[in-house]
Amino acid sequence: MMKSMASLQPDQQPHVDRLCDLATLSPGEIAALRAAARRARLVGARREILQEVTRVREPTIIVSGWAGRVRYFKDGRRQILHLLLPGDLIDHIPCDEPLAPTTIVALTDVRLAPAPIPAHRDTGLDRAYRLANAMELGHLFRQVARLGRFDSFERIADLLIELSERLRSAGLTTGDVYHLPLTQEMLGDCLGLTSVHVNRTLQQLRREGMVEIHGSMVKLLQPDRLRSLVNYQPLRVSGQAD
Amino acid sequence: MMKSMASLQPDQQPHVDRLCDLATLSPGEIAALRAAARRARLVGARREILQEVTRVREPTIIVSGWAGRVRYFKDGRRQILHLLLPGDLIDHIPCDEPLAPTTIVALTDVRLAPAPIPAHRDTGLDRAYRLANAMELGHLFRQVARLGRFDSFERIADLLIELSERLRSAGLTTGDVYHLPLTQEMLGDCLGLTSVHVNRTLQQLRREGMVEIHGSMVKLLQPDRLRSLVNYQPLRVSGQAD
DNA sequence: CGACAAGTTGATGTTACTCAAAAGTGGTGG
DNA sequence: CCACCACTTTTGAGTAACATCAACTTGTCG
Repeated sequence: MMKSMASLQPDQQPHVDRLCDLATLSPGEIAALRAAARRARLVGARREILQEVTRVREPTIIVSGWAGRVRYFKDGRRQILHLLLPGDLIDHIPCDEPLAPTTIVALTDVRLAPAPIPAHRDTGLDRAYRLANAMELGHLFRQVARLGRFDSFERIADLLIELSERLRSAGLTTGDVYHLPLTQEMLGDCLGLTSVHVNRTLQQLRREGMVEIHGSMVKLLQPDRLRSLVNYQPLRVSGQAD
Repeated sequence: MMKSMASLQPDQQPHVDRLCDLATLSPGEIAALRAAARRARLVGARREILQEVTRVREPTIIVSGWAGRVRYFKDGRRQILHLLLPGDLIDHIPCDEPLAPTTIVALTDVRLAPAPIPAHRDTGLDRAYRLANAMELGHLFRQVARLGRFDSFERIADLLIELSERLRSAGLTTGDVYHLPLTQEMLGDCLGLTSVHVNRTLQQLRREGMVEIHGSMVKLLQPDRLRSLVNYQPLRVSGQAD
């Protein structure tokens, strides 16, 4: 236990793994991503990465840690609109105009790096970025469906699977085990539930032998049963070479 | 009452109005949009515009009618992920890869036209398209927040305001009055509620003097009160000339 | 050890769902 | 013009899911 999470992927960085999983990158692009990580700035947990008002922003990539796009309400409650994981891009979607006010907050300590600019269109990196954006949209659709039509059990099951797949893409899983650094309250803010209800529902998932949770380690015991429960459709359709 | 809705905007077409509202278009671009409308194909209500599997797709614009991006569930229920109104674009977001399986269905009769291709970057039309995409993302965020943290009353209030603003942009409102061609069941599918509960909540909105509804005509009686109730933030931040 | 955040549990209240049926609406054909 | 049909809206009664409130426990870190 001398080393923490880092030892899971000794030779690769999550954000590099993730983008390599999306497209075939050139050695130069990989080097650029690694170099960017060295210049990463650290944002502490609970701090805001992006305020509502910010206009000009630079394409940024999450090197490590989890963040969330959130919306706050009058009564102090909040909704996590969207989870941002290592390898995810922030504000890469082209838009010169001031957009909807959404804040991005670091849910854990986060390392952020400026996203390397692709040399030109249709380089591997460019394709990876565009795919990442498309997937972000897909995740948003899934989030809407979860909140709209799933009960608490299905919501959590669905999210646990989605996270497992997203983290796998970043090389952050070991089989069906991964590190989930969110409190039950954060999960609730993401899933439109109270932390109390998240707690009870997690117990139900454990009782039914679907998952094992020790501290922040999550193990999916019956991923296939979970997937069929929520009719899980992977985002990226088959037969996609690189 | 000889003419129906068309008389509201005798000289403009909704999709043209909408894109003109987003950016200053050249006369040529406006002509191209009008021409596209003449070549529009009709899709009847309840028919699918886009199937889940479809890969190659052409940027399309909604000339008239309402559509919705939907996800279906095993038990026959569905969630409308996102409403598409006249002037909205379908699949203009650049993505060569097969994406999340979502179907787009015509909620009313819909007229669809191929979206004119901008001559080059940073023409008015190009800016309008990119702004439209950014706003679509903003609407998705709002949809997530609605479903996650709003109760039925707030959900409906919030949606009614959003629709009023979106339709205004397309020239489809008269003051705070507009035509809402969705059944209560569709509203429920959009808001994660049952049609029964939508019905009761609409009555509550009427009882409290917030809205008036006759058939499919909606009138917001106290738009400011509605807005403050849900802390409504307009998508496009102020001071945006064109 | 103390303090604070996170997780857990119980009791109770409320919101929204389910099931079922009635009443209104519009379109179609006889 | 009316009868009929399908669809939508409306209403009622009972139920399930989730929230709320308030403790209490566990774990972690200084």
